[in-house]
Amino acid sequence: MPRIRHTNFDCAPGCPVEGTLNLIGGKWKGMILFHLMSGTLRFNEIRRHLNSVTQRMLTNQLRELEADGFITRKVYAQVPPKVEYSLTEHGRSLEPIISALKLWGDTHLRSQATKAAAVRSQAA
Amino acid sequence: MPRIRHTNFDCAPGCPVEGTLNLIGGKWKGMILFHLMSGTLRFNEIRRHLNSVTQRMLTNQLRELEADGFITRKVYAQVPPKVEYSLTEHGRSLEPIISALKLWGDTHLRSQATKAAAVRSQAA
DNA sequence: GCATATAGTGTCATAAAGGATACCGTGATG
DNA sequence: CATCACGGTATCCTTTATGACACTATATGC
Repeated sequence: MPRIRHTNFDCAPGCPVEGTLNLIGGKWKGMILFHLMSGTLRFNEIRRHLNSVTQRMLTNQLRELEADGFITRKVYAQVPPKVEYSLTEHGRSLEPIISALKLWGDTHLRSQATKAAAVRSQAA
Repeated sequence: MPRIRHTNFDCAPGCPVEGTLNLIGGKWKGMILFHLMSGTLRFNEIRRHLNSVTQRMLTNQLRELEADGFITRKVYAQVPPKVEYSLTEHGRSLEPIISALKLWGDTHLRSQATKAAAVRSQAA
């Protein structure tokens, strides 16, 4: 397996890297997409996954993801309301990115972020 | 246009995604990393790659990347100054992410027309 | 003597992102 | 009758990421 030569890293026209980052770079978007990778979720289910998001922010981020064609919003004519969010095909196409982000985070953030947690679990 | 403040590190499974996004989510960081994947670059070389970045912003982003251990800064005792930036091992470990971002961008936002088409085909 | 290139730094301004808080409508529950 | 759950809106307000612009030092070439 030859080491990949990155000779074709040209980022000239409208930069794909930057453009993609712009779409998923909202404060909660990565996490929302990540959780939706596992399947359809209701508004408050997502909200509970994202510990400290406000309603306004969550609505905001979901609307942007919807506008970008990544997720669909299905409203049930019920009271109390029921709204389900799920990924579109377009949204699922982000899976490699989300996976790469998660893998990297698991590998490289674990050490510093869970140092305290590790110590605690050691003590236990 | 401020970008993101990913400060929430206490959510269980999605946390790595957000944490990673936090590190590479600066306005120019993705592109800087992308260009450095091809090899060492001087300050003004990076600047020329990033069409409209200001000196202050570029310095700022480079310092943050350096502080996060992604790049190294090598100053030559010359006049006029010569400063070279290159990826560390830690920085190179982001390669799968950057590649995934570029691949997705190339595929899905090559032009606004294709993006609109993708969204429309989702609706169908 | 003067402009030029390089890699910055400092100050100030601003638009946008994100947060806090309050309110809405209604069916079921107590 | 009062309250809660759900999925939001509507207004504020604060934070901060980014931009514009000016300034620096000095070896080198003209």
